[in-house]
Amino acid sequence: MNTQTQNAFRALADPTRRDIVQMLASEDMTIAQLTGHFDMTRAAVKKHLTVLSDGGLITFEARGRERINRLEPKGMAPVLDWLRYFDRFWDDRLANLKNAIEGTNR
Amino acid sequence: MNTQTQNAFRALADPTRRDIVQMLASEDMTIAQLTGHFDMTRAAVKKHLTVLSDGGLITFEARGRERINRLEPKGMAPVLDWLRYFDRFWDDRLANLKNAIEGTNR
DNA sequence: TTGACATGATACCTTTCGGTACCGTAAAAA
DNA sequence: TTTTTACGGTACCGAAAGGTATCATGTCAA
Repeated sequence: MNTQTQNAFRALADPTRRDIVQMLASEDMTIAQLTGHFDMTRAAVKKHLTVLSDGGLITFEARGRERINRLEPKGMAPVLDWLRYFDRFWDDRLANLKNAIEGTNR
Repeated sequence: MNTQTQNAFRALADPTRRDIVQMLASEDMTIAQLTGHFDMTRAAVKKHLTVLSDGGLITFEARGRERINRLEPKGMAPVLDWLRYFDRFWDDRLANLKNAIEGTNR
């Protein structure tokens, strides 16, 4: 079976982790910075980051005593691939998506 | 917060449930039919179907003593909408998806 | 050098999850 | 009618998930 697909879907299953992904879409952030946006301990946030890393959705780089967390777009590929399997079922939605893509590419 | 989005992502987090979704993409099936494809009890499969139903990914219809389970494409909308938020990050992947869509639409 | 700061790592707790076993009910078939 | 058959529902179990608390470590700054 495909471990990457499973890890990616699992990573996206938690609302906190989806929020983290959205935050990292705006800018790279340290663990402490991310923790500032949630009502939980740094240890909890770091666990979520580990799950996101296992899912291939983020990477990180140690810089001094800080750890810069960064979004990894490639990690979303297994998810998009799996969804693509159902093209014929949600054509209308995919049409919207297609329009959005064409809009941003111009 | 958005419960539909959470329930949909949660429903997709389990490999058995993703398999069920793929099977229902081929044809509508009863609980017993689905169970035949897995190495687990009917009760376990039914639990998965309940989670999928909560996520809005399937619907079902009682027909006599059988229950016909059917894929519900609309349920995927929250997932696709969430993913669309990140357009600018996975442009290359979206480009592939766009090509696939155009291919199937022609 | 000393102290504050950002993180890593581990143990522990509680809840949820995936699964089985078992019982009951309604419909189809003999 | 009697007997299968396809369900629904609940109780229960072990494992994993989400979270806290705590301690250790490396780094930056005074």
